[in-house]
Amino acid sequence: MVTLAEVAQHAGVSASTVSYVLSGKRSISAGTRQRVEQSIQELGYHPNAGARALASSRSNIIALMVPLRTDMYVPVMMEIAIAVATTARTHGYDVLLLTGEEGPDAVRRVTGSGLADAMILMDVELDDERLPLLRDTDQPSVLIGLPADTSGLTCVDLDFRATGALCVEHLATLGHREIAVIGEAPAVYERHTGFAERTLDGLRSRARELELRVLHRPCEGGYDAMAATLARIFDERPGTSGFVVQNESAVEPLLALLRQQGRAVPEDVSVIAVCPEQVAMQASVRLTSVAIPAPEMGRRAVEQLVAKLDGRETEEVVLLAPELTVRASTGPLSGG
Amino acid sequence: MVTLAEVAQHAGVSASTVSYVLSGKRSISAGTRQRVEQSIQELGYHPNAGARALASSRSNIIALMVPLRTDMYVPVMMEIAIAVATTARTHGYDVLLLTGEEGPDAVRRVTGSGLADAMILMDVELDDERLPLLRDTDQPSVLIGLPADTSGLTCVDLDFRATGALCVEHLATLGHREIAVIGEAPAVYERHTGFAERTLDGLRSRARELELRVLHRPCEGGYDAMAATLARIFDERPGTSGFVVQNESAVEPLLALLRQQGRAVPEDVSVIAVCPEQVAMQASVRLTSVAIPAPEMGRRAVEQLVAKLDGRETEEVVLLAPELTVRASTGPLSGG
DNA sequence: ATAGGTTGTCGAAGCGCTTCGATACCCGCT
DNA sequence: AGCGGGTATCGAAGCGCTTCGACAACCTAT
Repeated sequence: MVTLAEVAQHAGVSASTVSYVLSGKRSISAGTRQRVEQSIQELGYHPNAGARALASSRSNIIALMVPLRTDMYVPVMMEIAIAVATTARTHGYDVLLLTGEEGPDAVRRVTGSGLADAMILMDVELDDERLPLLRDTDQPSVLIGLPADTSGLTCVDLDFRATGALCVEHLATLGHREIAVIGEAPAVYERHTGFAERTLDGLRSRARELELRVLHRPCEGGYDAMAATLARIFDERPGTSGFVVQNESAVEPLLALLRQQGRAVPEDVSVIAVCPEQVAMQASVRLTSVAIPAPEMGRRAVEQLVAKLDGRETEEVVLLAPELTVRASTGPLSGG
Repeated sequence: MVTLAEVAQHAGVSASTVSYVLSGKRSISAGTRQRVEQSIQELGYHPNAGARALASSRSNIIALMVPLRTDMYVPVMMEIAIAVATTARTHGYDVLLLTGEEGPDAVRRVTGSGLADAMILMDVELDDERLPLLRDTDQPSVLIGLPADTSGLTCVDLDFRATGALCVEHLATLGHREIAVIGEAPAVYERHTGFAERTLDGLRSRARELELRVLHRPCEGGYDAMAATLARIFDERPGTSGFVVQNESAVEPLLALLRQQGRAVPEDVSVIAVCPEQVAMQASVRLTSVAIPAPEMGRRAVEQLVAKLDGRETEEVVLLAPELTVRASTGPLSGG
């Protein structure tokens, strides 16, 4: 293993000079810099992470806490995680992967041990038990998702309220008056994950303004659950002609069932999904959708975090504007 | 920030004693141990990770390198990653998340800097450019997936060859004589990812023994690609009655298309998928499938790695036995 | 010429921990 | 009484790096 001292000796300078070449924190003459860089190359030197962390109290690591559960849309999580890792690298940080399993203890452990300089939390509940800890420590953190009280926190999320509103508006424009919302699994609502409720809020309040009727049904993923849910919906509101789906694993079952029941999409009923682009485009009907911009969310979270680590001021809440893409699953209400 | 020295002072012992209490590397009297532990509690002490790493040359971190691409089945990746993180924690390790983006450089960086004690690589290609580096260094590593040459490496994977054979056997038992294989996207084969080829191998050789005909078609995910592929298959082999699908994003399109063409599953055609349990159970037809045991793979990988780190001997290749679960998508060939 | 300011480099201290003798003590033997 | 052999604890060195203050060398501006 090559050390700083060996590089210094090889280049004929002192250790501190090498350190300053590496960090750029003091000016170094062109000649010296070059010799040092040359030595680093030749010896294949890599600074020792532990020593660096100890001396500088900076680990250059960002902790990312992902949920352990898989009842929510997994690819979104993965995309966010990958975007976080990628973006972090461009800022010189590595990413430590924590699962939600340890809960608040993980926050204590990481904060206390200096394992990471900062952390990003995913799948934040409205009244998350980790939040008090985050407010207490001076270790920077960013949430992906919105808790009930964002004071003293930095959050990044899609503007789900606007997302809900956008869906309603689109359906309203097409002439639909009765809308059904296929939501996430009941567990997601019970857990008080904010995004599902916020979407619903936005949906409902815009619907009220536009005088549409909204029926909301949480739904487990899969074919059977969807079949039962759909039956109940048409039973209760036979006039339903628009669907908003916020549950990836209900999309394909819904389409199959509608087809099976002889309801054509988009001639008879329109369907809008809130899902990643890929899902919308790979479905058996190209779906009109509001995209969940997972990579963007991961990227922004890291950027906020790096800004904080650099001592820059940041906004408290970053809400990404939803974008609706019209594809083949929505159309004007025929007949009336 | 609380340090070891402060704990020592509080407990009235020397720093080294506290260290030994923590590590258990020397015997400590019950009384002293108790006092120290008490002090640790009261002060809320957490050992500093950097200092520990520096002094012991052990970071207690395992690096996990996930592929950057998303052309393969993402939930499997995520499940593996989560299983790795969870299992690692039970052994006292944390997980550093690396993306494939940096390629071999990431291996050098991590190895050189002592950031991690060991690494796990996912999505290994048959002739992966990272392998020479791994063989060179004495840092332990485990691959999830099999390269062409496994000498000097430790690998964990599903026995895809046996998986292929198992699928053929099941279909043969049911009387099917012409089988079509819907494979991964062409890019996956071009990249020489081993698992796809191994499945095919197992499939073909068992088919030869049992005198079945096999037609293999790689397939991009999605509806359109599947439609084109399916048309070609029936064009070429009208008698095809059994399908093996190894491409999660082709499953639902395939089922939809068969339905649409008036081919009943499993009465007219049988379908077996190689996919995670959840996908098999949530599909519009409950799928007979060979499970991809993602969590098990992650767990085993970590266990192998920890064994190596502890200086224990390990097998070179761990192949998990495939398990076929019969559900509603396969049945005896009717008519003949 | 000299005071004052830059610029480039060095030496040393110290980050918080682990670990290796060394030491002190107690026990049971002879 | 004296000795070998545990057991429990301590002190000090050192892991590889960053960073601060010091200092020499040089450049202006008086």
